[in-house]
Amino acid sequence: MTDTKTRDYSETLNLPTTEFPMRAGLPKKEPEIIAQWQKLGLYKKLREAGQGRNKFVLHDGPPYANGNIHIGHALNKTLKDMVTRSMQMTGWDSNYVPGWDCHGLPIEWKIEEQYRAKGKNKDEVPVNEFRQECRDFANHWVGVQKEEFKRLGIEGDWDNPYLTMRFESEAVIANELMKFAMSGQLYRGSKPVMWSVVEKTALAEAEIEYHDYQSDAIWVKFPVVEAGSTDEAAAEQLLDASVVIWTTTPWTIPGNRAVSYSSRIDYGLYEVTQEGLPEENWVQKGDLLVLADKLAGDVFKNARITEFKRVRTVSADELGAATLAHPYRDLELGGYEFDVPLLNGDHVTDDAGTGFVHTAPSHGVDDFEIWMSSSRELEARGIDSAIPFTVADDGFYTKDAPGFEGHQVITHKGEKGTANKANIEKLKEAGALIGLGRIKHQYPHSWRSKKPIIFRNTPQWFVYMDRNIGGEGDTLRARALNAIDNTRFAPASGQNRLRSMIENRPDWVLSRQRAWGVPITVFIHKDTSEVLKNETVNQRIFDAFTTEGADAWYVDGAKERFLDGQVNDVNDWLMVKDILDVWFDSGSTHAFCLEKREDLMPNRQGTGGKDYVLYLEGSDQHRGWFHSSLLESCGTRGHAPYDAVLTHGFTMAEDGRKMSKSLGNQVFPQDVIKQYGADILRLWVASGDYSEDQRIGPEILKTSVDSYRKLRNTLRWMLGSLAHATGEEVALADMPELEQLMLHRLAELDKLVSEAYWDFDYKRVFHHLFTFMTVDLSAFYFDIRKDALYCDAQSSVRRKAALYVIDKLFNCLVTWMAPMLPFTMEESWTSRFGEDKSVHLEQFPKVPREWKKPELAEKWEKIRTVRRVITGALEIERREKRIGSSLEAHPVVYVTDANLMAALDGRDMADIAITSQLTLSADAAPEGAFTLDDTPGVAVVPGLAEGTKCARSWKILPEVGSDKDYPDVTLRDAEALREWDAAHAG
RNA sequence: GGGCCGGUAGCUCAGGUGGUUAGAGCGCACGCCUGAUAAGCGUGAGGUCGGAGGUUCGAGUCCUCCUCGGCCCA
Repeated sequence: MTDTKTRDYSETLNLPTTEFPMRAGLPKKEPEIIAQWQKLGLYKKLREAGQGRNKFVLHDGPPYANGNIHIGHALNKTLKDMVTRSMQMTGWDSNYVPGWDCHGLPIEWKIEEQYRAKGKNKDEVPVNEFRQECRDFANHWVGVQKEEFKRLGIEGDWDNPYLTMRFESEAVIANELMKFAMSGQLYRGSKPVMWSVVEKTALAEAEIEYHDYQSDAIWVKFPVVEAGSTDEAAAEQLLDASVVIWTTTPWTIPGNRAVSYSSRIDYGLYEVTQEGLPEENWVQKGDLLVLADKLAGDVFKNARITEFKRVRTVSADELGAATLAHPYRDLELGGYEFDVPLLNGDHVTDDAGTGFVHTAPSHGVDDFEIWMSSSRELEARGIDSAIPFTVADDGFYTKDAPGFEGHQVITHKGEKGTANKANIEKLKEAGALIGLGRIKHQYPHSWRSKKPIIFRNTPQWFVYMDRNIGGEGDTLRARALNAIDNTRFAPASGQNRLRSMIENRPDWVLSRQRAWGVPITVFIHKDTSEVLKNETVNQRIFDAFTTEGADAWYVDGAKERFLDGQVNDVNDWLMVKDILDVWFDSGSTHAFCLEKREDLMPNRQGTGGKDYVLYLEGSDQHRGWFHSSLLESCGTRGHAPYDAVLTHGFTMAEDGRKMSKSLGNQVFPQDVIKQYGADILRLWVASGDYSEDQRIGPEILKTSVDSYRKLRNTLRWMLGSLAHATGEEVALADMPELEQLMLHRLAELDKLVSEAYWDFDYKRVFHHLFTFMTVDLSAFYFDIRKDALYCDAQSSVRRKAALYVIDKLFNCLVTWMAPMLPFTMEESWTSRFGEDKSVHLEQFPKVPREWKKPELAEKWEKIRTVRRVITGALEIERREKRIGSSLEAHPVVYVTDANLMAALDGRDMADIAITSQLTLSADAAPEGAFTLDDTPGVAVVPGLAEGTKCARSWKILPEVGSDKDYPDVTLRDAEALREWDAAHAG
């Protein structure tokens, strides 16, 4: 110890040391961690660990197997992963089995597209060959998406996912359908459905998009042929008049069976008074028209009539009693001689048109409903309530539209056919047309072909919403509504949303006229249309599907195979060739996934058990999967398939608008992963409010990156410090208050974290933990304790206590954050405990009750208040260049608030303020002392620390130089060196 | 067009039952440190709480209307 000045003390310090890199390199590191998990057999180990626990089943809503994943998928799967990981870590057996939706139109469409490119015709390809191509296509994308999901760090049974197209699945789906058939809930009906002529299929509402479309608008006269008024003169007058309708679908005129009006609208009888109208004008002087008062002016203007008068009011009663003729009645086309009644309907408004709505029950939902609900009245009036089939599946008129054979509404290319034109001509010929125009409006289009659809009456398979299943009042609707009441919704508004949909929805249409799906495995009698109900047949179908898939339905001889010996004459029965709506497939996932896997099969809380089933999807699924699953399960099992429904919003671009290719504001998960890593994307998910729409973009991701860096560095420092930990226990009572305070904070966070995880409120977890790490740890606790950790002697209790606490902090924080940032937390964990360990096999730590010390926290809140005044005062000194490091200062702190002073009593305030020296005084502060407005009773007079700077701890103390062995350090450092030197002697 | 949800600092979020000068973290600016160093610490500037009315002694919080965005329908 002769030349102390040259000694490098840093080797005698316990500086942080760790292999855990400051820069994460996530894009490269994460795949290595995935490989590590693979090697460890993490999924299997998780299942073993979960044995015997209650099950928390997050049942995966299957994404559709076409195309790469987008940001919405990433959000969805990440949230699911946070759910399963956090539930597994809070004592549940949380097994995640991913699934895919494989059947359906979009895939079929892709294959057809490929056919068209090759000049191949789908109708010439054997159906099972076509189905195989669809199957291959779906398989390809399942593989692609699987890898993309795994790359996001989603933990689950990737080796055994469920697919709606697996043979076992197809068998169960058909079986579920047959349950509906057997219980009498399935019926064959006829309804106007949205029909795509291009794809020759009925479409569900979810398959419809609205786009601008130019339609032909026509104003048409329906002559009054019967007037039921009690006033004879008035009736006589009305018989000379016509009711005028307006429609944007002239092609539906042959299907017209009624005209609707509303009793809430005022109508008048109008007479054209204009002289000298050219002969070819469609309206002539003396014409009598019935119109809504509000719209009469517009109608005449359109008909180029400037002079007209309102003759009188026409009452709703008068309208209801009147009968009209079809405009084609006198054309002798054959088939238009029927009476056209006037029906009172709520769907009629006087916002546009004429106040009368042309009603073709085979071409519109409102039309259909008013027609059907009026059937009794129609009968009484001697009107046939049968609904005609006027348009065939190829868009051509049928014989039910006499005079229009050969005309097509929409061509197979999705363009307008000649139907409108033909009708307009016929209307002119009949003298019924009084106006013509074009209108651009939102019109339904097919989501695949983007071509306009039509409403068309077709035979379809339905499930009753309102027919009794068991006893009186036990309808599917009632069951579903009851099930909704017994389900937990987050956010709660989802409950109302789903309920109002169930309350209002019509019967469930199950049939699709397509090839790629599970067939409606039903036989109907060729004469009576009766549905065959035969358990043996059903079992044969189920068995065949289980081993061969649903293709078995399409093999030659299938009918005989299934019916043989079970019916008198096989030829009396027809095989239904429609397929099931894919919503029925995915609505059955609970049947072929949850109930068919022993490791999932839940004994649910909702049905008396202890397991819990959660469905988690985007809010659009209120009308999708939540909805179809509920109906399917209620129809076959009487209750919902889930205990809770959790929904997330949609992901918008940075400006809050929808992402779109044309705006160039799209964010792709693949890009984020490549540039920053999956944990950055997951941090974005964890920090935002997913219950509403979220935003993502370059600036927002930068925020995530910054947060990540801060978080990672804080963990890194802990790991570095813990390199010196020996695992020695320190009793709570032996710890300095500062350590006890940190444990108290952990106890507080423990409560918050477990509550927030149960609420699926990840942003609450993240923000609290992040703020804790930043404010309480990095800027406060760690900053203060660096001195003790680095410089104290090995034997120092203060140092040991700090290490003990950091160990607890590390364990808590890393496990708490593991569900959110699985890669980084795993990296931290294995960096400490070795690669044969995994944080994901841990449980959230049990935090001892004794750690909670609210009085202590209250006291330290005061201490920190005083500390803020001190740091504020030092900042002035720094600005004035009187000090640099706070260790150069010796503030005198005047505390006249006795309450505050009491809190400071016994604390080493120099340590806490990170100054070399500090003097506390209860005296009044001298003039000019530093104060903060919001902290009365505290004033600080800064000063310089007196003495010599310690060469080891850099503190400035008068005592430096007083140790004879180590004259250039403080006494504390001298002790530490003595210990160190002794330990390293020889 | 209808139903529902939402709009708090540049970004992400807090702000029970209405009550003093609206908070936090990040980012930004400036400074300090150089033994967490492409790190750490401190200080500071940023908000007419989407807009307009209304109820109230008092509204980010309640009511109405408008506007923008989203989901679902038509």
